[in-house]
Amino acid sequence: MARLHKQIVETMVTSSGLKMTPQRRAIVNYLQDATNHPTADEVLQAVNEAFPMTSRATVYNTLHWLTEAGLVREVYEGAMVRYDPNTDRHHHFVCRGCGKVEDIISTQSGDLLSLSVPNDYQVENLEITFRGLCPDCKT
Amino acid sequence: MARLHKQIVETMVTSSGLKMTPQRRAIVNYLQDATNHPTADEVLQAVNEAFPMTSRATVYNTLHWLTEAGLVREVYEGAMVRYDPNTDRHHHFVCRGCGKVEDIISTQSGDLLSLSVPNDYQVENLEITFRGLCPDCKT
DNA sequence: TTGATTGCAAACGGTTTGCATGGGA
DNA sequence: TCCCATGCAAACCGTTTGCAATCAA
Repeated sequence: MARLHKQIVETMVTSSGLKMTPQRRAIVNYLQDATNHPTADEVLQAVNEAFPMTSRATVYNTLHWLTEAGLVREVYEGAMVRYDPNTDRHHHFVCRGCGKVEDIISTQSGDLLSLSVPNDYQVENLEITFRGLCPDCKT
Repeated sequence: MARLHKQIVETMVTSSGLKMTPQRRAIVNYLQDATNHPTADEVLQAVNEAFPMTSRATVYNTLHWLTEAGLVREVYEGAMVRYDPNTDRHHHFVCRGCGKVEDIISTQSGDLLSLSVPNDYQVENLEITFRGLCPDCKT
């Protein structure tokens, strides 16, 4: 289990000589419960409701830092970056109807897959993107 | 086997009431032998060497049409669209050293994987992105 | 001939950057 | 106090769009 958590961030931030600001707190707060793989802009919107007047630059700064620190994962979907607070090995389903991105829990499949890659390649991780229609859009 | 081929494009274009222009020919020509998953801009550069004065808009137009026609596949890599003339089920390895995108031939894996997805989701296809270091960058 | 296609340049949308101001530690 | 972080606005970069000129069929 590796899900973004407020306390972890607080300690990691301060222990690396950085500062914990209200803006960062608000961003982490929102992100830790987010299940919708928000874009930077969605984070900005949401945070500005909870904590008005957070700038775009700050949101990007924080997201970059969180990514760097391995507390959040970037998901590239259709030439747009989304942020996922769940850094466990898991996969994504992208609905071509509504565009929603949902988590697919990884079964044992993972390790099995490395077999397809020539062994002079050093595979560090893999992501599977399923595409199709979600239950709501299927009808 | 479903690899972009000049002749196929010619017939598909004309049979759908479109026109075959020198620019389109040049783009298809370049793409059909490309193994590097070029970006739109790389296509533009390359085509302008072979056939000077092709505009950005034309490249995008053609790439969109080719994608729509299923003759080419868009690969989303790091918030940037790349184009792949190979539309067969296959996967990609992205090197974190040099950024190169290489093809990984799909083994039997495909159908097996759908199992991880709840069956009220209608999976139409899946892509696997392996990340790590290629032989050259591994040292 | 004529409608699809092109080239151009401006617009667009997400992301990045520079810099002066502000605020944690 | 001292830097780190913030807000702002302009810059950036890939992509899209509008439009008049052009050219394949």
